[in-house]
Amino acid sequence: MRIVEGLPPKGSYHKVSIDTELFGLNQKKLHRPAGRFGCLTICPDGKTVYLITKDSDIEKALNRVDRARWVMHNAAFDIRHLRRWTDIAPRKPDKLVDSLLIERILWGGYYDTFALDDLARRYLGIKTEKETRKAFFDPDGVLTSQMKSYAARDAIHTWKFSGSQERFLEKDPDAWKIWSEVDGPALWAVLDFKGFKVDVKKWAALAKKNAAICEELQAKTKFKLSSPKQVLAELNAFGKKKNIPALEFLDSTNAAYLDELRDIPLVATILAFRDAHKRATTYGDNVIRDFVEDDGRIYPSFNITGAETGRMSSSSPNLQNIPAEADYRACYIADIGNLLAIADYKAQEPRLTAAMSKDPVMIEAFENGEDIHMTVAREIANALGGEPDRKLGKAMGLASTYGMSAQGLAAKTGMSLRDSENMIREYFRRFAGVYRWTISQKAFALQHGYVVTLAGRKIWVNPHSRQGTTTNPLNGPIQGGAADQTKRALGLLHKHYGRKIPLVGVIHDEIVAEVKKSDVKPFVKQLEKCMLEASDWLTGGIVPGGVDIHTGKSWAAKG
DNA sequence: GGAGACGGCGCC
DNA sequence: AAAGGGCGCCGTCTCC
Repeated sequence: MRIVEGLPPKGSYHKVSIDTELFGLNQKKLHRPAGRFGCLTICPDGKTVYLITKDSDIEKALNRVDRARWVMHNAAFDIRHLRRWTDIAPRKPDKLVDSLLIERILWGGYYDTFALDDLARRYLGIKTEKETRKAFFDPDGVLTSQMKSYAARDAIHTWKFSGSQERFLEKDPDAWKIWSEVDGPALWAVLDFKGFKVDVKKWAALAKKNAAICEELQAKTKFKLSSPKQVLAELNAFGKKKNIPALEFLDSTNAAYLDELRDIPLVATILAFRDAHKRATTYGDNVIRDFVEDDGRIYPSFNITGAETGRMSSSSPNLQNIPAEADYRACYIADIGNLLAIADYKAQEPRLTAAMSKDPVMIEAFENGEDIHMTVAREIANALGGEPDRKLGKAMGLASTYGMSAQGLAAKTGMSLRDSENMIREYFRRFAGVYRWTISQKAFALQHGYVVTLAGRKIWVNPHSRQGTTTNPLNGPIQGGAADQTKRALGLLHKHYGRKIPLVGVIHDEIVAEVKKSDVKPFVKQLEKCMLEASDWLTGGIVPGGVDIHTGKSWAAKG
């Protein structure tokens, strides 16, 4: 390893790895541009590293290698931070490769660690020390020679293992397709997301209300209500004393079990506390304190591939699990003069079930514009009698593609086991194509050890586990295909709007934008176009896409 | 005092 | 025997 302090010399570079270090980043907000520039390392050959320590040299250094393929491990991090010092325009898929995202495309479900050090170990057989990284968290730190070699080492490793990744990519054209048409474009889109405006007062009031409930309930209780262990012990003891076997022999206190016992005041107290506690903590003042920035907005970190299936995830804060109640959604708002546009794919996963299985009954239902859950409910009611129940239809449809057992469906719906078995049998009789698809998926998974989405994303499954052979082969490609679709839509929208893309959030099948009132009409039209285009791109048009868009002052707006 | 496992629960 | 898939975050508890 040769470290050269200064710019890479002028010349023509084929591929460079790039890594950025910053001082004094907040552990909870690594994705936010903050802290003090540490260094930029650029490696063009796996041997030499050019080390830039002055932020005024960043732009010049990147310009020198502009025509090369850039490799970054977690490019979102580097680009977000480097953009403080120089504009980095979106690059073509072959001009920016994120070795982290590529690794997830290649090995999602097979490995579960994807850090730079993990790849160095897997591909290069090198075990690395991580202690030096901590020194960068010191806001007043100075760049020691040890820290320089640490940074340089990361750049070298990235350059080297990206070569190994390239060989896998050459053997697997679908993986490159996913990068170049789905994950790569989505990455650039997410990098340009705007913050989501929060009604801080409203949020704080909810937090306060729930904190008060917690305090009140805890005050009249002798044991710690927030301790599952103590709660279980108390319920067991109470059950023994009062001769209530359901409590005496309870072995879990989760809501699914306690719900049936909520007539007992003690149980009701526990459930009420849990509800308020969740809201007072996960959705409490801490969200404001830790994440609302000076402009009154939160900037969640959207992970392009958070899940094995290819789904995105969100953190710091997680925008994807905000309570769906209007009270909470109403705290997420548009600024004065703006409106939110809230778009979601209608029945995204069921449509993909239809597209993958090619079940003619299901496809026809979508072609006729039917409400699929109602269709399922009606088919079942026709066979088994009774009135069509949409909720039941939805549960049944989800259950079938999640590989739920009859016991599971019975528990979920409150049906008897026998009714539940009948219903599943009848469902698969009516949707025989779906049934055949479930069989073939399981066989494929057993044979290959993976399954694929319609777009070609590979999801490895564990052939030695129940989950890997029964449920993942069904759920994986549907959930993953849905993710492909949404991410593709983000990419298409970004292609149209570029850096000015007005998005503030994405929640699996839902895209939220904040738009000037005067721009709403054309924007909504464009959004719908991109989402439907992504849908056809994925399914080849076998099933019509469906998108719902409505606008309003807050996220609670109803269509 | 920090790390990690675990129970629990919010969302799609 | 069998209680659906995918996440992230909270508090508690244990371990080092």
